[in-house]
Amino acid sequence: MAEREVDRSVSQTVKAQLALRDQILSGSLRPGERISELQAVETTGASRTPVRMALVRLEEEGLLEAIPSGGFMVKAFSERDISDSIELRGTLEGLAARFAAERGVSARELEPLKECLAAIDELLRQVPISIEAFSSYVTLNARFHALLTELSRSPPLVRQIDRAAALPFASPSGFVMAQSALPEAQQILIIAQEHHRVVIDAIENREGARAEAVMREHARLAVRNLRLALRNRTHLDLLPALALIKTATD
Amino acid sequence: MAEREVDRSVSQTVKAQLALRDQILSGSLRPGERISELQAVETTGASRTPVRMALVRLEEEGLLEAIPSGGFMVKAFSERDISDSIELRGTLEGLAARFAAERGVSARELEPLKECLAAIDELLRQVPISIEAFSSYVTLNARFHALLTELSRSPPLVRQIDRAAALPFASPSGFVMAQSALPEAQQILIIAQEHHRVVIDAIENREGARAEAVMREHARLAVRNLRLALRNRTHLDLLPALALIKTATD
DNA sequence: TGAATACGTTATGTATACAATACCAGGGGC
DNA sequence: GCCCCTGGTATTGTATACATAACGTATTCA
Repeated sequence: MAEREVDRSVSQTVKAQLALRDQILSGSLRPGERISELQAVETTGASRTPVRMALVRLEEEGLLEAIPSGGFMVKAFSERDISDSIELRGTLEGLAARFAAERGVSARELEPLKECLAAIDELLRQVPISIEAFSSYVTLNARFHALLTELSRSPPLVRQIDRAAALPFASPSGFVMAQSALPEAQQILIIAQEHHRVVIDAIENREGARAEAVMREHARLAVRNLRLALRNRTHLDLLPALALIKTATD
Repeated sequence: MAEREVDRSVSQTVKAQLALRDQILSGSLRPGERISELQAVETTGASRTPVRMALVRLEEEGLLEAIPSGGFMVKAFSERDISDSIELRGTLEGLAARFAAERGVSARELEPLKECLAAIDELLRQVPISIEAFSSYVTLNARFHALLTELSRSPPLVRQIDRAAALPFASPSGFVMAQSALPEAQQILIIAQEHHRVVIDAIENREGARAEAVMREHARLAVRNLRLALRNRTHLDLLPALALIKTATD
């Protein structure tokens, strides 16, 4: 290789994976579209071997689909695929919460969760919420969910939850973003925050069933509001990932 | 390449993946052991590129772990990892059963399940059950679970369930195999069959909560008996996959 | 004698060449 | 006029060569 600039700080494989995922989620590559390796080589700057590794990883991640005759295409999701994935994640997070409650969590471990909770409370006190605060909310909410998941002390479960969140809109952040278009966004966030509060309380009091139930309800709230948000599609044009949802089916 | 024999009927990548998975599950490669690409090239007969693709896939599958400094090692599972994975699968199958019940399933779609059920009934009528019948049971049970999963009509959920079953002993077959060592094996299978019967009934009557509950109970039964089977470890020596469970921790 | 460094070996990460297959276009036959 | 067959092209699958980083070993110095 002569003139290709190589960034040696991260592996080419990782670089290609990030670049391709970005292209998919940003909508540069449309669902159903075949990904050409050669084209990916040009856009990512890596060579074919790392690109192929990245493609395999993205396929396992669920964003790509293998074409029987060879190669990969961008996977298309129905609205139901997305809502199922959210409910799926809620179910898994419910299990995580139950594990946490049943297995016991020390006050020290719960501390970061409570800090997160307090920080979100602080944000929600603003009426109406500012753009910056909303952006912070997205981060804090993702952090809360990640911490909660960790409390289960179950690596296989954590792994599965991460997987379930791979689909666009199925991650904590994606879900919040989707709802941002709704006029009732702030009320929704307040209800969600109440769920957060309840799950911590339940874990603290070792009420596994209650902890599980509230996380599932949390997901159902998300599903309901994603549906509403999708009806308001005009407000969502800022979210290119939306293009991933095929409009025809479902 | 001069003398390497190449089987062109399946892709080298798939061949390598199957061969490596087999080596891992059969215990040829021990947990924690580093997998050398060169060695894998020799044992699988594929060249480095497909071997690497297979390694990446197996890592995503959860059987391998990436070593930070490069390469892969066989993942080690604690007993709790396994039991968590079984419970995880039960939870997901519960969700699948609930989806099936809520979304409705035609009599025609339920037919294969009922046939499966009847076939298992037939097998269990033998006392004591023969080795051949037991082997048929393993197949039929796997089929039942696969069919049930499909009834959810939720591709993301099906995908996740498949993933959850990747760990040794976490698949329907693996679980049955593990229990085969227990003296109460036949009673356990009879109880499990009752669960199967109930879940079909619940789906037929569109009782989502009941369908879900029984699948979760089904998994809890599996967890309890896996624990028992692991106490009887001597009987299980015929199962090399057991070596994958690290004995020190947990 | 122990520790640290330098060197050699080995393995992985990356790039590219080669092979085979699938897709498309054009022409000929029915 | 339509379908099938054939040839070319493009793209993927596979193999291997090269570069680079990690690990082990031996030697030297304190």
